[in-house]
Amino acid sequence: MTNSQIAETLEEIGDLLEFKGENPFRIRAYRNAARAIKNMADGAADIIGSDDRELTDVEGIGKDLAEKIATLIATGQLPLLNDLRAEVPRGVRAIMRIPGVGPKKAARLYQELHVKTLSELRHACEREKVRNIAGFGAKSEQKILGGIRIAASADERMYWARADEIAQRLREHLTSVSAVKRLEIAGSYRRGKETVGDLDILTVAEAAAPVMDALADFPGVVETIARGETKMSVRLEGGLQVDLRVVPAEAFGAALQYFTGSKEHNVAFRKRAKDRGLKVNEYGVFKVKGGADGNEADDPGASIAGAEEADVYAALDLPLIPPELRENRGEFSFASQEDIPTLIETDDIRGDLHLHTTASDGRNSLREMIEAAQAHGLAYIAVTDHSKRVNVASGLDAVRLRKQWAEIDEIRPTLPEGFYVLKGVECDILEAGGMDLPDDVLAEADWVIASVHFGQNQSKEKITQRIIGALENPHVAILAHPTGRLINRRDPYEVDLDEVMAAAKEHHKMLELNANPARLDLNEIYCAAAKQRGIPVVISTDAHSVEQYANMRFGVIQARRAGLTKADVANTKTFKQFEKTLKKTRRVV
DNA sequence: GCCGTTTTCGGCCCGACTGTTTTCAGTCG
Repeated sequence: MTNSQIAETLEEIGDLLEFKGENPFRIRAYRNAARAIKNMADGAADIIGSDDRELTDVEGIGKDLAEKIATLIATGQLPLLNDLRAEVPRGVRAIMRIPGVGPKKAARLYQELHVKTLSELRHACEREKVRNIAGFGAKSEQKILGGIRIAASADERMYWARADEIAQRLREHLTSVSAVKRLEIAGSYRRGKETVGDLDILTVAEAAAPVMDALADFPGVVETIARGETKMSVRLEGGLQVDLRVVPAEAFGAALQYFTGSKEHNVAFRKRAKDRGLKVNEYGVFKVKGGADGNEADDPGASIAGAEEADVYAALDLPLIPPELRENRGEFSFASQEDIPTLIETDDIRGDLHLHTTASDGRNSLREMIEAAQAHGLAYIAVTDHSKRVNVASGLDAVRLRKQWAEIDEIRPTLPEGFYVLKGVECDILEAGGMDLPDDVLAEADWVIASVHFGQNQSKEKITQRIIGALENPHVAILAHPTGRLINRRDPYEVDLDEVMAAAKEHHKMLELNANPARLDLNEIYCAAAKQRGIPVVISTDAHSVEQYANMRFGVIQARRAGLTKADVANTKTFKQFEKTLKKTRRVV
């Protein structure tokens, strides 16, 4: 059983307990544990099986939950969950995902109308039965009808790259309003999460009304969900919610901190404030009268920081923590030791080592890709078309590959000083194991990427062994998109990344962070694990056209979330330095 | 249900907005 399956089980328990109106802190404990499991690089099952580690070492997992998780792994089920499922109707989790409907209202709908699925609820609304229940009215009935569609697709979060396009347009649209003095887009977008659920815009403005009017006029707005004095929410075509908040200038930094999140980071942040006899909210940092016990009333108007985010952190004796690290995954202990890593930036990247041409499934020719790389300011690239197994992409056999390499040999003398093109290939790892091209061909390449494209449904053991076999090949330099996941579309294949990383370390191989917005594979958890093991990460665009060189920044953001610095990423090196790292991959152990 | 060199019991972040209320519960972020 995978960590994400365990996490989903714990989340379901949390939802069902919430529906039942159980102790909110017990509910939170299940959700915290789900999150902790999801954030672990190691499999929970492996920890249970090991001699030197315990699940209770994990923050948020105590004796009880450790036992429940062990039961879950051993038997595939959990008595508590079985009981809850027997008690609580199946569809209520979906009902609780309707905006404006929480556990209390879902429970009342069930008690009063025996509504237990989204479609039953739609029926009840259409027959105007919901408005007669206490706490509901005609308006909530209408909202629920609209929300059912949203609940049905609530799990679909937008790729960060797509959210970024919208965010840029919103920023342009709103900063053109003369009343707007400052504007920042906070939330998971600012943290660079791989997917974004909504956009949180923060502004300082002379007056709120013109900004809100402008937001209402933004092309694509289909609904104003709420509009108050300081806060407004709209929904765009396609369902993305945009929240706008107008805050006083003296509170902008505090609001930016607050609305950037994550929720988990903020909980820890506020607790830290409390420990220091301070209180933090979206208006600033305040001294609490009577000290840390907080028994006496707050002292209003005694804000000691708020206008700038850096000051808000400084008030809690912290350096400004980069948004990408704000997940309560250790950034506070980093920061307390004044050991915040200087995160990698897109400008640090010097080479792109995974790209395709018209020889396989790319849209631009070899020459076009080479020219565009120079225009992008890169110092080196590797041309890595598919190998023959990927017949749908017209993958290259030895003859065609050698022909392409001969072409590169011809182009090389024409290249400007200091620009290099590596003769590479993205060679498939075959279903039965082994590489798609013979060793004598791979030996002629400067750069061999190993990839799994087929046999993704094989067992964990089989896939892991295929990959390790590839990493043992002296000609292979790197493993591409190591888990094969496509965000929102395809789960990662079953692979023991712990073993894969051990093999990569042993054979001095590199691991790819694929910058395609749908892949972002390795994810930030495993990227951090690779860093910890000292395995060089290469961020690659996997460009299939000249435009896709621009995807590099999506990979860089993911790397930042993993805490990677320039030194952790091999393609930030100069070409000469990079060649040394490359040479090590060919050392036979 | 978790957590703890102040605690093994008693905490666990906090404010805005909505809808249906007659002063506030529920939801959300």
